[in-house]
Amino acid sequence: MTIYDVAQRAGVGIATVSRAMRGSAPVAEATRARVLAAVEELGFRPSHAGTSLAERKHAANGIVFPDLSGPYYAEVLLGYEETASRLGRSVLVLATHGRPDPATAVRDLAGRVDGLVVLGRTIPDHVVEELSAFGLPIVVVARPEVDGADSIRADGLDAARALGEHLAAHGVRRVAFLGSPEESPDVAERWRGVREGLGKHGIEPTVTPCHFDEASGTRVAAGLLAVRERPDALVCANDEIALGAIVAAEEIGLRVGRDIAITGWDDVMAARHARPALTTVRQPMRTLGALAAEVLDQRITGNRTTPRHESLATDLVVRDSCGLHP
Amino acid sequence: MTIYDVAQRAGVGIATVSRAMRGSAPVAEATRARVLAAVEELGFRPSHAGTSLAERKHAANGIVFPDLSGPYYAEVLLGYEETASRLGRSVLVLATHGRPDPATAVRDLAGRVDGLVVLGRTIPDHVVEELSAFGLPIVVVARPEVDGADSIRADGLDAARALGEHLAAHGVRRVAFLGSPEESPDVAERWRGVREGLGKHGIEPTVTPCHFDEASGTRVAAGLLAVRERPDALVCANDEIALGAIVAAEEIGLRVGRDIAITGWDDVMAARHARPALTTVRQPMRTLGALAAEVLDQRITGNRTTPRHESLATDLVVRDSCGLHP
DNA sequence: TCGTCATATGAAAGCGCTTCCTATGGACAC
DNA sequence: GTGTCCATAGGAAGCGCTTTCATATGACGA
Repeated sequence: MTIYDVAQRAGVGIATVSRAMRGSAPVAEATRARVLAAVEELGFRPSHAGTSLAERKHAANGIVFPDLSGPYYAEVLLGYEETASRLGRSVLVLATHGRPDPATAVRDLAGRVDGLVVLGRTIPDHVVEELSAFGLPIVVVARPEVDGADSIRADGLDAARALGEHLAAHGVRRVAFLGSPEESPDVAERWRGVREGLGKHGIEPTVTPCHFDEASGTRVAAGLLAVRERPDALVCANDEIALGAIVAAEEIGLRVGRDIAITGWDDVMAARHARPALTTVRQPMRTLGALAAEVLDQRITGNRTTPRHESLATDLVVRDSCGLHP
Repeated sequence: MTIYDVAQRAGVGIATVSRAMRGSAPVAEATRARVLAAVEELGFRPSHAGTSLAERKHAANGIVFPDLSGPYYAEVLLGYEETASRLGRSVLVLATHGRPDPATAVRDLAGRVDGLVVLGRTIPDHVVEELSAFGLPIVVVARPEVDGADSIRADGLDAARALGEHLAAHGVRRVAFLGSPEESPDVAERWRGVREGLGKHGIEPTVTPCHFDEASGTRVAAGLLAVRERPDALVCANDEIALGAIVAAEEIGLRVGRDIAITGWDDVMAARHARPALTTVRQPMRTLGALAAEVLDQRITGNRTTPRHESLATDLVVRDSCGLHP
């Protein structure tokens, strides 16, 4: 079932079939009708490989995640897919987590797309630069700007400062930050903002490295709370850590929101259903994905050649876990 | 940067380059070394379109979701992507939700993959059959078997019966089921199992249609609870409805787990963090995705021609929202 | 020493499409 | 009636690769 079959059936040449189907050049009305009828009868669908070879483009773009578990990435993907497909592009996903050689996997993916969205914590910058230098349009999301690539991020600094100040207003004194600033620029930003916010009120928080999952949150929090002069506030780098920390706190009989304040980051679904509901920072995840798709498309279609760097605002969402509110 | 450049650089023909790179035919050791060196120096990566045109396959498969929001699908995708890429296949995702013409989108996707996983509530059976009849390997997930396609599902009947009996043991009398059995075979199965389980104890539940989201859960539950002889148990078709229902119940001062039992389905992350924690049914979502990838691969590689239909067990997870336990 | 055969390699066809270039025929002006 | 031009459509090249088929080279046995 190829374009030749259609041409034969309609009694025309393949060039005419192509023109009739894509409207790339004028075709007599009668001929077009004949061709389209043949297409319909035969149920012809152009081979994608053929088209993409001839056009030298893929009509697809890729998105590279660290992993797909957790609500954060799913939302980004959702926004991305929605917009990308509205723009007529298929979406290839790649999760680097647990992969022996992420860089190769991404290079491989690069060979089948017209552009790539790369999220933080997936592949090193030099791979992004290499691909970008090769002429592949790239948008990085939630990671620092890279030469030659566009970037989209959620700015957490303001919200982090606000969070620090809010906690100070609650009267906390010993604040522990759970997360690894040196491993992620995003976390570094949150840590910095929180420290600044608290600093205004003379509070100097400590930082304890922690992985981005619930179990780590529980473990690290348990360690912090076991000491004599335990913290009265745990600021966690994401919601999953915070939810884990709540478990640890309740384990030793602390009432979260009274005896101890615990905050997260991301506003995942579980955050508002937890009791006490989790004070956190809402990121516009869907928008992040949608914007990435849009920015990438501009670059692919050549509508824009100057780099674009977007920063989206985040919102502090105050709930009960940071202290009871009237 | 094509195979011709490499051939020229290595002083060989393009056929030799191809053979050296893919090992499809013997190449003298010295020649191979020369070719690989040229590949390395030039940073050559074979064009995917060219390869896939020549080989007449894509080394990619697709997965079709209703939408990607919510934790359920993200987990399925995770398992799928992991396994598919281990099997050397790229993954194309498509979300049909909110799309004017899902069938066309899926047909389109079908043209760029070697096989397709189709989840429930995306496209009608006849489209699946049509694609399958065209020779495209298809695996349906969480939807009834379709002629010519393999299928993977989670069997909810046993767990639903167990849930019904468990609720009866709690002494509930008026049970309302929130969900639309006629719209989804999965929901129909849950409804049937719950009714059977309760029926053994002489309880006849009612059913109220409800969409699969939190807001609908709140709205429908609010309606049900507003009447005089209100239900003392709400069995929800998924966790999001249940979490919404909890909100509605608390809104009017009911203590969930005491005054009223509420249960969900899926065991999403928020389920265990809700207070009271949600009694629900755990589905092996990741395994579902992984198994789908495997079954699809068998069919694509031709390792199996007989249809395969798998049903995975689900587990009742009893927590506090269905009644306080000792 | 010569013929035979295995082995390594290149030329070329073909995968299905797009598009440039060229040819044809009819409409129109003169 | 003839020449010109435009609209339409076909032929063919080319996209980058795999693989078949044919050929060259050298090893080996007779």
